[in-house]
Amino acid sequence: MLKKHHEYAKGLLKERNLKATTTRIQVISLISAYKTAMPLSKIQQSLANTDRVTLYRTLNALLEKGLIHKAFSSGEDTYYALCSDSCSTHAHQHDHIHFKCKVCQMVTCEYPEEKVVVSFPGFKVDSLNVSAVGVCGRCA
Amino acid sequence: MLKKHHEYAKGLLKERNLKATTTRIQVISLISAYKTAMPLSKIQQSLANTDRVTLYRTLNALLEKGLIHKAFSSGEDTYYALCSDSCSTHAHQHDHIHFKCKVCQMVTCEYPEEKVVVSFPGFKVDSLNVSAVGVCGRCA
DNA sequence: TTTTTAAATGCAACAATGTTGCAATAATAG
DNA sequence: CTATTATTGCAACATTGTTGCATTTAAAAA
Ligand SMILES: [Mn+2]
Ligand SMILES: [Mn+2]
Ligand SMILES: [Zn+2]
Ligand SMILES: [Zn+2]
Repeated sequence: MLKKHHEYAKGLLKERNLKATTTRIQVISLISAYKTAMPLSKIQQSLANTDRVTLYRTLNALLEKGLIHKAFSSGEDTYYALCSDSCSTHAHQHDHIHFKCKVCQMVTCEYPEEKVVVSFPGFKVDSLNVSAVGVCGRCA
Repeated sequence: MLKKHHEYAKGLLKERNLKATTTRIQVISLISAYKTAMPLSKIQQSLANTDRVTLYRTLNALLEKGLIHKAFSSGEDTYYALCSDSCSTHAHQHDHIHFKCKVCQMVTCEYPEEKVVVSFPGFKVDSLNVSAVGVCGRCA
């Protein structure tokens, strides 16, 4: 059951030429098993015996290599989600948006039917960041 | 020239039942004169002889009363902009988006022609936050 | 204008979050 | 299995923001 995520994590790390260390495997497995974006506070709880610094360095490594991304960041917590294959070592490529349910606090990556497009005359838009807050299906 | 912003600031403060203290007037005047959203670092520079704590408390007061809003927040800096009249003591009501030019670092509030709408089945969207990064007209 | 009083300020101390240098340790290539 | 190199843990530091409290200031009352 956890083995599945564990093996998956190892594969991802090898693909991106990152050493498959215990902490990295644990972080990826955790987020993978969590299904929705996982708040840092929960990751920390689960890895309570891992040094704070190591966790930060691990998250930074995974962010840089395009394995995870910041899905939401409020004053309270920062949520991390696994990247899809479209993200590479050199660039994140996200065309989705992030939704936070204000009831259950869950944060998810959502892919709306109509792609969000914004343009203003005279400006060149390189990247767009869209996040929404509301009530999720289960809480409604 | 600065008098104008100064008087404007006093008016805004009175409207929202905030005491017209020196720091508050200065902060509002500064942002008002800055035209685009002003980074905290610059506000701090301009108010170097004001206590750090006072500045934080001032910004919080202005945020709570709907006089200013956070326009952009990167790891580097947080940008503050004046609110329009639609924001009140009790709720911010922003239907605009925030643009940051990655060349000149300027952050502006923009009102695209087509209003951005996002919906996913099963979710109730209360608020939408859209920010864009790119190149502004002057830098293009 | 002067007095009163309630709120804002400055200071010191604290808290939370993240970063850096370096010696000890663990992962992987040979 | 051994050698090599990256990762880890620890201590120390940095940055950002918050809290309690005595002093000062703004604005209302006299
Ligand atoms: Mn996402
Ligand atoms: Mn704005
Ligand atoms: Zn929910
Ligand atoms: Zn520009």
